[in-house]
Parts: sequence; structure tokens; C-alpha cells
Amino acid sequence: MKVLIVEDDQFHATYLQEALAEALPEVTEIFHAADGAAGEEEARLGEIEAIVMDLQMKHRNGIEAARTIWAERPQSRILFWSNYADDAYLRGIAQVVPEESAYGYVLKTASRDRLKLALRAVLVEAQIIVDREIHRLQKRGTAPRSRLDDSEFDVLIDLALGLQDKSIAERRGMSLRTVQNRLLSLYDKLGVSSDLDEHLTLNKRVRALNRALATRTINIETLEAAQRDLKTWLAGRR
Amino acid sequence: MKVLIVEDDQFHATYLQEALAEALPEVTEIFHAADGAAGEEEARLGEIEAIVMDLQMKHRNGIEAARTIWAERPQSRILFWSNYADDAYLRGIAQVVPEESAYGYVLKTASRDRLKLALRAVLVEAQIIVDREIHRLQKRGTAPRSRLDDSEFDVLIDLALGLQDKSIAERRGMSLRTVQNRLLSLYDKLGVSSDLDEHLTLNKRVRALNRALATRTINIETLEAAQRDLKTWLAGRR
DNA sequence: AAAACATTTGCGGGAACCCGCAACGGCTTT
DNA sequence: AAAGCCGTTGCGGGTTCCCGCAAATGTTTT
Repeated sequence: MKVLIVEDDQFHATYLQEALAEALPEVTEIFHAADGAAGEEEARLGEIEAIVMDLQMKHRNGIEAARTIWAERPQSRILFWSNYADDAYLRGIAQVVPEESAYGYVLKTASRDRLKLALRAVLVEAQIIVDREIHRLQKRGTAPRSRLDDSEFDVLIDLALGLQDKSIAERRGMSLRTVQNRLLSLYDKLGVSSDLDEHLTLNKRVRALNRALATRTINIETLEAAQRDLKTWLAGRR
Repeated sequence: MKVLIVEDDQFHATYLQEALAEALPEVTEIFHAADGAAGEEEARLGEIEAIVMDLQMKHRNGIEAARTIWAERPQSRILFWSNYADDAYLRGIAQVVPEESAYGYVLKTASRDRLKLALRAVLVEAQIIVDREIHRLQKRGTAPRSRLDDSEFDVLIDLALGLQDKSIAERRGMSLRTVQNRLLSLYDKLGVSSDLDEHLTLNKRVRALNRALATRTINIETLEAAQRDLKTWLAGRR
């Protein structure tokens, strides 16, 4: 079996390599790429369908790389290995993972045993496994009071890019007032006006973005990717 | 000479330890702490004045730890060792570094030689040394078109927290209109309306925060720290 | 099929925001 | 001292935003 490691930190890459050798004796070859673009290339050339992928990398991040890899070989198994338990990453992955594939999400702080377990479960057994840590990120009470649904999330993205209500309505095919309804529930779920002093009225729009970042509902990579999407949408609209 | 390493990633900590041993034979003892709070404690108990500090750590980040360490022993030399070339970090450090101390900023991607050089320059020679990488973060044209001055930066922080014009004016002791002038120059410097489609009008407030994040002028740690500052200001205002 | 409930949409109004214009300092130049 | 420059402040008006109210439409329950 061939496995590809996509990871830009040298230490973590060698650690992974060792764990991989210990956990999966059936592995015959280990390839290594240091960023997303190189990872896509390696996977294509080597016809590799078992991949361990770091998420935050310089030029092209792990989710984007995964998207093109899965587009070419939907049955690829990918284990994401990340520093952070950001809900934003999980959401990004959920949007690109095809039906017939397997994936996993392990934190870099996980024990070696747990990593080895995940390696076997995803790469060999083609199971889906997600670190439980991610589901309880209640640190400092900074969790949204209830999970955003997809349409709310879309509006949040557009808000975060700086679009105004009218443009969001046009882009998402809703009426102006419906967009505003979504915003209201966003403000509620993100806890925009709950914390801090109650006599202090805030700019809800900005505060919503602030809270979304603080709760790790979105992160900077999300924003950068969303901006690229917006650009292609704008280009196709004329 | 005693040196303290504050770093929560085990691999990076041992790598640092090796580099330290190679670069500085005069080092007699190496201490290690895995997060900011523990680092402050170690420095206090061990009376250590030569420190290598990671910036992004779970609970208490490197800048906050540095602030309390420097408050207790202003002559401490601290070498910051970070994954990212964010202007936000440098600005944060510049705000807490006392006159009589030395510090440095090295990226984790720097070569071992450069790291060793920085270790000697800061910890032994008490020089100030900053990785040049930070000053040219023009990647994808995402640099502010001109550097923000301190008062603009203050307003940016307040904007990012979600304060509205009136509250910013009160907090910073300016008139409403002056706050708005600052905002205008912020919008200009951050390139709020330049990119994307020119027929698309944006919500400037949110877009400003978006751009400030994209250009690494501020980051999530900045926001979290700023929010704590705001809370104490609110508490002291009644 | 009727009733109960949820979601979408339009209308309207008060508040906040963006920003041009002009007056008023304070500071430097001549 | 006069003139010129720059940051600050007030005023006013056009836009956008936030959101209550109520009608229309869609969905589930009985």
C-alpha cells in the first residue's frame, strides 16, 4: 500500500512517518509533499488513495487540495491532521467530501495511540472518524448557542466578506427581508448582544464576524477561500 | 547561564533545546514550560532572564506572558519564535517591550543557523533582531497600502470589537467626527473599496475587519486580548 | 380537508453610518 | 505678524441597517 503525507512542518512529517510505519505494516511506500499543490501532484502521479493531510499550509491549504484530489479520485481516503479544533475546518471538509470516500480528523495533540488508531481506521478500513475534542469547544463559553444551519452559514460568509444585504440577497437568491431574517438568527446564535455590558450597543454586523471568529465558526482560511469563490461568482455574473 | 523555553509543541521544544545547546555553550541549565502561565511562573521562581517564547499557545499566549515577565524583570531578554509573520504580533510586542530590554523575532521556518544566530544575539548580546521576512509580507498584494499609525490602529481595534462610532469616541477621547475621519483613512489604507468589482458596494465596516485580518494587521489573538482590555475598561468606567 | 405552525416577503420608521463642506484651532514657514 | 498647512469638530443629507408588524405562502399535524 502506498501512502502520501502532505505536511509542511518537517518535524511533524517525520513523526507521522514513524507512526505510520508502526501502525500499518502493510504500507510499502511513503511519499511526502510539503504543500497542497505538491500534494495534489503527487497523488495524481502516484495514483495514491491513502493520504494524511495537514490542514494549514502556506499557499494552498489542505481542504482545497483535498477537493481536487477527491474530484479526481473520489474513493481516496484522507486523514486530516490539524493543530486546531476549529468547526470551520470540519464544515469545509463536509462540503467537499464525496459520498463514497472515507476521511478522518485528528488533532496534533492527540496521543500516538489515537493517531495510529485513526490511521488504521481511515486509510485501511475506510471508516469515518472525527476527534471528539472538536465537538466540545466550550472554552470560555465561546460556543454558538446553537449550531448554524447551512443557509445561515452562507449568509454569515457573505456578511464576513463585507457584502451588503442587497448583494447577499442577489447572490443567494433570497429576498432582502429574508436575508435580514437570517442575520437576526445569526446575531442570536452567535450571541452578538449577550456578552459585555448590556448598556453598550454594538455594531451587530461587525460583532457577528468577531464572534464567529472567536467561536472558531469561521477562520481566516475560510475567509480567503470564500473570497475566491466570490470572485468567480462575480466573474460569471456579467 | 539559565535559559527558559516556553513552547507547547513537544517537537519544537526539543529542537530548540538542541539548537540552544549547540549555539550557546555557556548555557548551564535549560528550563521548559508548556504554556504562558507556566512560563511566567518558571521565570519568576528561577529568576531567569533569558527566554525563548512561542507565540501561539493554548490558554495564555506569548505576548501576554512576556508582558508580565517584563513587568517583573524589565531586563529579561526574550526571543519570540513563531509560525507566522503577522504584523499583529510585532505590534503587540512593541507595545509591551520595556526600554532596557532586548528581544528578537524569528520564524519557525528559519534555518537552524539563523535561529542560532538569533539566540546568541538576543540572549547573550542583548541585541534586538527581527526576521526580515516580516517586513515584506506583500503576498498576493495583501499589504495595507501604507502603515497604520497608532491612533488609527486603536480605532481599528475598537471597530473590530464591534463598538460603534459613539463608543469609540468616548473610549478614545475624540469627537464623533474625528473617529469617522480615522475610519475614512482606515478604509483607504486597508484598501476597502479598491479590490473586487468596483460596481459592488460593500459594507465598509465589516470589509475593513476582513481586510485587516487578510493582511495580518490584526489576528484572532489580537482580538481576544483587545476584548479583555475592553472589559476592564468597561468595569472601570462606572 | 382543516387547522396549526413555520417561513418568506413587503412596508415603514428610527438609528447608525458614510462623507462633503466649511469653520476653527494649533503649528510651521516666510 | 501674516500666511499657509493640517488635524479636529459640527452640520446636514443620502444610504444602509435593524427590526416590529402583518399578510402571503409553504409545511406538518390532526
